[in-house]
Amino acid sequence: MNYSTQYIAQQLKKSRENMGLSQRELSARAGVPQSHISKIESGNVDLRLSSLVAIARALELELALIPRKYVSAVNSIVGSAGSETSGQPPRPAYNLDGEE
Amino acid sequence: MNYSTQYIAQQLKKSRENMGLSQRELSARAGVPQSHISKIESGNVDLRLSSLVAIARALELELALIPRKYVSAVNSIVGSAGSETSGQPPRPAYNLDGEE
DNA sequence: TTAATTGATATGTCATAACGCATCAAAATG
DNA sequence: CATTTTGATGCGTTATGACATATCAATTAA
Repeated sequence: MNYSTQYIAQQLKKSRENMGLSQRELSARAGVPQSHISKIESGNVDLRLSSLVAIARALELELALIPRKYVSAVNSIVGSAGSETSGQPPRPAYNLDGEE
Repeated sequence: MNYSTQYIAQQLKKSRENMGLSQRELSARAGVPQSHISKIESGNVDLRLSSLVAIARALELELALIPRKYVSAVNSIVGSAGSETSGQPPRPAYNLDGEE
């Protein structure tokens, strides 16, 4: 599994955790078995686009193809946040980020 | 095939065309058979992440997961451009867009 | 301590992506 | 016109994603 794909997997995991969801909860929302989510997050599965999109949507994420030259600009917008859109419990919140 | 995936397929096709590449040329760059690229662009294949990334890279595109709330901001940056990064021939250029 | 939750793994089945290779009609090029 | 290029299809094979289901160790309540 190459870099980009590994990275995507990491992002999914981080987003899920930031939303305070368990793999089983995400499983229910995305319609993808928990066992599969586990494999995906651990990065040893070359998942299909449909699965990626299903999981992303459940995490309030959109998949996008960004022209290389705009990547840094996009990053500066999205910033380090990993979508804390709607936590279930209020959740700590002190993102004194060392992460991401 | 759902909306998002269809849309991704369209983006890949547009980007390829904007770069003035034939499916066979892209095939060579991305290491994906032309026959498969054709299927992908026509949107009737649920391609794997590795394939998507390989093709995207060959088109100078990066795959990204954008938090919903930043999507419009990102769109306003990326704009309607489909990566005209480096055309082989100068190529028309008059994007008096009705497209995209 | 006991009971629930969580993430990771295993097995077996099925669907299908991905491959190589070949072909073909239409469009572009000479 | 003849030739080349292009995108789309088809076929047989192989690899593997995705599924259901179950289990298990470790963590986190109760």
